[in-house]
Amino acid sequence: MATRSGRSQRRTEALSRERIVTAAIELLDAAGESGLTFRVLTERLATGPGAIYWHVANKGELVGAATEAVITAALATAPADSPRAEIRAVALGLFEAIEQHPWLATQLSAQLSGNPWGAVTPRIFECVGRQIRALDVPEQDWFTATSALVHYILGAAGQNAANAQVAGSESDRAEFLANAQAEWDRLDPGEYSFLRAVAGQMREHDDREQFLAGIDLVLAGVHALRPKG
Amino acid sequence: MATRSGRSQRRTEALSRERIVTAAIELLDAAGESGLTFRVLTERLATGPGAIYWHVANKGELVGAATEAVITAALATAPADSPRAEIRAVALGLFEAIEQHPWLATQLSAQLSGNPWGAVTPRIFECVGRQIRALDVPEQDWFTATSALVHYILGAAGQNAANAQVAGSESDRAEFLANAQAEWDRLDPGEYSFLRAVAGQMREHDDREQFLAGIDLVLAGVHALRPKG
DNA sequence: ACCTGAACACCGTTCAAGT
DNA sequence: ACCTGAACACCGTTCAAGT
Repeated sequence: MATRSGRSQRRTEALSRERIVTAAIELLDAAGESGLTFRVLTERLATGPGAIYWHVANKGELVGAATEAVITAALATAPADSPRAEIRAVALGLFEAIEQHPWLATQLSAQLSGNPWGAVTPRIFECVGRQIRALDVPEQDWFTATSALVHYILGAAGQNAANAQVAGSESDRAEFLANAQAEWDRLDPGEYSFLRAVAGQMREHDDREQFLAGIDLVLAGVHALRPKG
Repeated sequence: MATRSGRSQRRTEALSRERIVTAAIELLDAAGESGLTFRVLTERLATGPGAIYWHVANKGELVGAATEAVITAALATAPADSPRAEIRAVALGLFEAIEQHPWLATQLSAQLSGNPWGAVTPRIFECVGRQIRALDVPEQDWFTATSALVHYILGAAGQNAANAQVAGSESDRAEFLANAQAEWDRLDPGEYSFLRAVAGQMREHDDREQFLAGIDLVLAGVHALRPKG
């Protein structure tokens, strides 16, 4: 009657780095960074740990490869007809990738902070930077402008993902927002007067619009750098 | 002849949450997040794990408390005479805190992304947001402006800390920069034309100046939001 | 070349027992 | 109330052995 194990059936296909990475992404999506374990990975792929270590150096490299796979797909957006539109498209692509794979937020910021395993962040920098160059920003400001944009994109997208993650369904979301607001309202009004003032407006805005408004703000700053005339 | 243990001598002072957090910060500074272990913490404080768990719920809370202690000190800057100067002071305070305690970068971004243990990020938001409010930005833009600034500050400071960390001494720094540049130069010129173009200028700039230039860029964007006239 | 699976060193956490 | 320290469940990683 009872089959031996629910998850791992046939094991017909051979193991490969790609299959391992795919399984790793599924586990990360399902339960976050702590949900990716060599035991459960091993079980789902119906092998032993040694088999995985044959294809992958260690856990860090595995998570790095997972990050790279997801981000590479996200960066492959259709070319738009202006640098500004292109930046918005890339930003939204990353926003949605992080929304669907919240573990990316921590991972990307760790990679920006020098984590050695795999580096997609140069690719993100390059991708955004090209569009900055396409606007006529003075060359000396390229790095400043690009890094302001990239940090905003990754940070804001990560923060959004955290909310979306807790939120879940629509009714969950309403409840979550109500709770969050209640918690903010409980803050000492004198010590947190700004947060309290801003809490209401946060609730009404659409996440995506809010996010893009930030992009526009940074782009307005970039625009101000352009040579006058 | 031989004393029992090199590190932990007298053990005269009683254990306390504060002493535990202080020791935790030292370990984090010395060897990063993975360097903080209940075994070595236990050894340095000359106790058992149970004693620590009496004062602290778990490792997450401990790291959260360490973060809070350091950030609280960093946010206590002398009041400046303009919102803009105040923002720059707060930003530089955080920049330096993260430079001296690189583990903060990952920790803060994790807290922004909804990590439950301790939350200093509302304090940072409040601190920056108050100055945004003091500039005459339309109220509907407060959140956007503040989050653009905060994400830039935390992201850029974290990235700087990563470099500073590897760099170490001055000669190390020169070697590190040379290596980094060599690695960038090795990138495919077609695929990474922007990164290559920007590599040179990155090397010349002072880290702090570079960082503040980004703050100014975002502030220029904020300025563009102000009511015309 | 690719995979197996037992074994190793280490981790955070618990808890009965002491003072 | 505060601390001790053995024990537990679990983790990433290794490696001799198989095919």
